Amino acid sequence: MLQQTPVVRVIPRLAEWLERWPTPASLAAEPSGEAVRAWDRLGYPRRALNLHAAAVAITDRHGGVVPSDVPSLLALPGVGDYTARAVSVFAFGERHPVVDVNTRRVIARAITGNGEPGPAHKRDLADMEAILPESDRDAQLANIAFMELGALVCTARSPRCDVCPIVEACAWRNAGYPEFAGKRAPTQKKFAGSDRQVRGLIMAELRASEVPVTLAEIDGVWPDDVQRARALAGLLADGLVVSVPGGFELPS
DNA sequence: TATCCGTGGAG
DNA sequence: TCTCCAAGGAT
Repeated sequence: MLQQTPVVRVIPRLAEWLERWPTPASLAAEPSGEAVRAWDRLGYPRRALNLHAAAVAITDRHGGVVPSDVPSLLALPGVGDYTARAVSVFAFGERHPVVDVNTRRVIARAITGNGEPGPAHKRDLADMEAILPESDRDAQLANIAFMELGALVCTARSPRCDVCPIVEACAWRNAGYPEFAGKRAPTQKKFAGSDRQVRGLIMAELRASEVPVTLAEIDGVWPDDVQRARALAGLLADGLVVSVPGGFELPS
């Protein structure tokens, strides 16, 4: 849920989710479409599909117990470098670098002296490893500290250097806050009018219905025939929508 | 590697 | 209004 989604938006949804599905097996026992429906408007609904698939994999391959080692976690659908290490470190206390947008920004500023982290890179893991304390517990605390510092103090927009605990050691600050010169991640495309928006509208229609949604109803969510067809085809290809007699519905 | 994939709050 | 950007991952 936290992948590319602000923490404050995740918290209430997570609470509902865990009340309904307290274990991987309980989620795995339901149709994947129920996960997509409960995902509601969190965004990137493929994550709901992945989470359900991960619950199935954990139930099948790991006896319903979430694995603690990074390779096993990485093998789960929708789990990448960040999520695998976050679970291993924060839930199980293993020692790994946890690299997310926050830790990358803190390292970029405090250590490298750049105002922005630039696009994510495989090398980020080694950069984080290089400054990680030796013991499991201290490494865990360091990971937490870097993430919290980036999320609450060393923010992207307007960093609160006046309350930063490491401001005197910050390379970016000590260099006089130079303008970022490196290459940055490509800017997101406009959402309004995008395929993403159309996909979202179609998904909202399906989530709201307990019976198959007709093609005529889907036609009503967006005026551009070509774009609407492309969005629907994409959703079908992604497995977020399935075709049934009489229309379309969430997967089972 | 670049692009695609939602949604909504903040400035 | 409009832009930015958020505990990323898959292809």
